[in-house]
Amino acid sequence: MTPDEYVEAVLALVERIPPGRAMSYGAVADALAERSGRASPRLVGSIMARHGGGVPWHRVVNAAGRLPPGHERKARERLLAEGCPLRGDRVDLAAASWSPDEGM
DNA sequence: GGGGTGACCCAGT
DNA sequence: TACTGGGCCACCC
Repeated sequence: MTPDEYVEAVLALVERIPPGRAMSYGAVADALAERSGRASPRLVGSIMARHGGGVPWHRVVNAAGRLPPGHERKARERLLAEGCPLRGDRVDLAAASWSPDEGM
């Protein structure tokens, strides 16, 4: 799997995240690890930072439920509009957590 | 090729 | 709850 394909896989998975749900970078990396073989939360983070435009990036947060730096306000509004469980300025991953298996 | 950096994660304090 | 240290891997200078 080439880095380019890995990027595509990450974006494709993020697109699959249903409204009102969310995934952590680590969860995305872990889910893709089975297909790509290599996975690092930091890779997913950098990929989202560079190629995140065009996908619901606000549904991807870090393990603590923190929103992406510089877009916290925007992400919170969008998540709120989708009915995603929020706890203050953080996503309640306990309730919003989603895995690819659920969506198929 | 070497070194620093980052939309991260986990465990310990 | 917040901060620190170690590990991680691709990207940029």
